[in-house]
Amino acid sequence: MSKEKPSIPKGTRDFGPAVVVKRNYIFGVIKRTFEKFGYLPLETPAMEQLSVLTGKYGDEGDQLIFKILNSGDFLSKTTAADIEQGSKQLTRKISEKALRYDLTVPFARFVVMNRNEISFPFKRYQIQPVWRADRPQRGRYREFYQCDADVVGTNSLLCEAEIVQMIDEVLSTLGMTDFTIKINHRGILAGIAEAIGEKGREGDICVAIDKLDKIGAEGVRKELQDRGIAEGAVDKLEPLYDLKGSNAEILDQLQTLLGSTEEGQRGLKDLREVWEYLDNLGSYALSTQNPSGKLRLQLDVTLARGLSYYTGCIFEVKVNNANMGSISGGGRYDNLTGMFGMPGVSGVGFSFGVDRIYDVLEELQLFPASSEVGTKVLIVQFDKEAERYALPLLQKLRDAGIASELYPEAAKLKKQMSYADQKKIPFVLLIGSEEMASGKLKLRDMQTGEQDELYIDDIIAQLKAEAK
RNA sequence: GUGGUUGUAGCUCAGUUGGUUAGAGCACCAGAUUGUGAUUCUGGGGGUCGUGGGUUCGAGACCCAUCUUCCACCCCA
Repeated sequence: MSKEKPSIPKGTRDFGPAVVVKRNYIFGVIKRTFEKFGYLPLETPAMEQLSVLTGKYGDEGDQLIFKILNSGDFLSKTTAADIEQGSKQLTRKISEKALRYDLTVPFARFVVMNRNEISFPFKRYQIQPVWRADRPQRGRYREFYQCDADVVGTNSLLCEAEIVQMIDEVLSTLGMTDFTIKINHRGILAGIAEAIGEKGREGDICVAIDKLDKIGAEGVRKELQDRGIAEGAVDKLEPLYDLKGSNAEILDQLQTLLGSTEEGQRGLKDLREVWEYLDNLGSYALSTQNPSGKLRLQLDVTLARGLSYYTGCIFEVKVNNANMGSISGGGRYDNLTGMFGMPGVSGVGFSFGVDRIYDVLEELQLFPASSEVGTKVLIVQFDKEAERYALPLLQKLRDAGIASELYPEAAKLKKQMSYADQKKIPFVLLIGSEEMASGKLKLRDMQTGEQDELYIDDIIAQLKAEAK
C-alpha cells in the first residue's frame, strides 16, 4: 500500500453530487434554448491531432495547448540533433495528439471533413470540456466547460439577432434580472481607427480600449501611446468613450462621425439591420428594463474582444449585480474554415461560460429548489420480514415515478433516520410489525415532523401531488 | 511565461522573539433514548503541522527546493 496522499492536477476540480445537479440544471436550460432555436448537438473527441490545433491560437495559444506524449517508446524516432534544436522541434517528434483547446477549431475541422454531408446553413451547439495549460486563478481553470452555438454558411444578420434572443432567454430563464448584452462591430472599430487618422491600426486600438473598464481613460491613453498611436488621434478617440443616449441616438452620432469611412458604414448598416430584426421579433431584450437602469441591449463602441478572428458583430454579456467578468461572448467570423482549406464560409457564434454562470447564480441565490433532484422517500426497515414486505411497495413507488429507496439493511432506526436527514430526503416511510399487520404505513414528513398512518395508494397519491 | 501570496484535524481557523504531550468551533462516532432525524446533555476518535532537504541541544515557527492555493500582469472563459 502506498502512503501517497491522493490529489488532482492543478487547475482541475471534482464536482460532487450537489454541484453536478446544479450544473446540469444550467446545461439543461442552455440546451433547451439552443434546440428551440434550431441548433443541434455535436460532440468531438477530447483529443485532436496536434497539427490541427497548432498555429490556430497564436504563439501564446500554442504554448497553452496540452500535448499528449506518444505512447510506447516516444524517444525512438528522436535523435540527439532533435534535442539540440530545442523543445519546439522535439515536441513534433514526441507528441502527435493534444487535448482540445476550444470548441471552435474542432467544429471548423468537423465542417471541413463533412462538407459534403452537411446542408448549409449548419447550426450546431456543443457542450464539452476544454483544456488549457494556463496558470489558474479564480474563475480560470485548466479544465473547464464551454457551451458554444455557431451557425456557418450564411451571412444573414438574423443569426446575430437570434444570438441576442438566445442570450436573453437563457439568462432570464435562469432567473437573472440585471444583465447587459453589449454589442459592437469590427467595422465600427475599423471606422473609428480611420476617422481618427490611424487607419489599419484598429488591432492596437482594440487591445487598449478593451481595458477601459480596468485601467481607465488615462491608462488606455498610455497604452495607446506605447503602441505608437499619435496623441492627436487619442484626443479624437476619447469622446467616444461616453457616447450618451439611446442606442438609436448613439447610432446617429456614429453616423456623422464614421459615415465617410467604408468600414464604419458597413458596421452601422449591419447594426441597424440587427436592430430591425430584433424589433420585428418583438425582442424582450429591447423592451425589458434592468433594475439598475442599464440597458438590456447596449451598443458599446469600446467593446473590442481582443483581435482574434472576428470580422463583424461582436457580443459580450455582463451581469450588473454580481462581481464577475463576462459570462458570454461571441461574434461573426468570415473565414473560420479557411485554415483547413475551405474558404468563403461565413459564420457567427457565441459561447456561455458555465463556471462563471454557476458562481453568479450561487452569489445571487438563484438556484431554484426544483433544480435539486434527489430521493423523495426513504423506506425504513426493522427486520428481514419488513424488508420482504417493503420490496413490492418500493417497486410500486418507483413505477409511480417517485424517487425512492429502501435502506439496504436493518440498521438502527436512528442511523436510518439520520441518513434521510443528511440526504435531505423529505419523507420517510416506516414499516414494522404494526404496520404490516394493519397495512397502514407511517409516513413521516421530515420537515414538520408530522406522521400520518396511510395505505400505500394514498401515500403514492400524496407524494405525487407533492411533486407538483 | 513574469512577480507576489497561501498551506496546521473532514471544514473554518488559533498557535507569543524557536522551548514539555500542537488547540478551539463546527463536523464525525458512541451513549443518555432497543420504534424516530434535525434541537439538548455526556463521553470518544482523529494531525509524520503540504512534501523533501538544511540550520539548531531543540523547528509548526528560521533558510533552500518543490507541489498546491489565491492575487496582479500576459492572455482568456
